[in-house]
Amino acid sequence: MHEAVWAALNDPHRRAVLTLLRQRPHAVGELVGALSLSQPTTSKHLRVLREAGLVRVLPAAQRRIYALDPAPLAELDAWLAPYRALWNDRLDALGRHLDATVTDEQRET
Amino acid sequence: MHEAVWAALNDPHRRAVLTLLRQRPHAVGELVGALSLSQPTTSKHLRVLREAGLVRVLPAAQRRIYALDPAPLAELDAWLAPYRALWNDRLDALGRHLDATVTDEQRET
DNA sequence: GTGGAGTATTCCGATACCAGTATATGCCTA
DNA sequence: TAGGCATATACTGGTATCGGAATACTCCAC
Repeated sequence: MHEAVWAALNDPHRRAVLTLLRQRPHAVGELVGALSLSQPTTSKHLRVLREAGLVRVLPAAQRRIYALDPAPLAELDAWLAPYRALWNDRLDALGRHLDATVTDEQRET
Repeated sequence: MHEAVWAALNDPHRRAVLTLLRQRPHAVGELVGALSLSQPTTSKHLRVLREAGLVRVLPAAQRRIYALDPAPLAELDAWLAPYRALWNDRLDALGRHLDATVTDEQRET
């Protein structure tokens, strides 16, 4: 997973763009309105997302339609994989604790 | 998921710390060696991780043992959830395409 | 080819971040 | 309680990032 992906995800406006693009592709103008940022600032965020591979652009006349590319997010998912066991273990332990507690309470009745 | 988590994860040294702590808790001195950073710089990274809730510290005499707290990573996993369907869909589509291709090729033989 | 719509790039200023050096704090041992 | 070990904080310099304003680029429609 490349550094640019982490950096791109480290901004709330850019994450908001990803959320919007999850529904459907958007033209830049639509994103400008949704983010309440200036058009140049929005364009710059889109550039960061593009260079991280998180979005793809489809030119349509003078408009540019941005669409989500989830591939880097799949890499993020892979990065997360080794940690997943940790909170699963913790939940398992909680589960066993609760089971034991219930058993104890049942024994008490 | 809080902003501090994204910011904390946006640094390679801090992610390296998480990787190390995945195996077992480490004292600060051990991390200094592993990261080849100065001790104060390492401490500062640990502060960022601590304030993001990604690590917990257990004082042991004059040493401080840092341990991973995976809870924020579970939140990251949850953040990722709505996107997971997207690359699954794409893989499904690829799968169907391959199936269809194989079927076609088999028809041709 | 001129005009305008839509988007990207450039140029600032303010702030945040990362690394190091120097220094402070806390805790054990003798 | 004096000394030393382990860690944290303060301060500083260099660089990156974010935002807006101004400007450049590109592509239709007329």
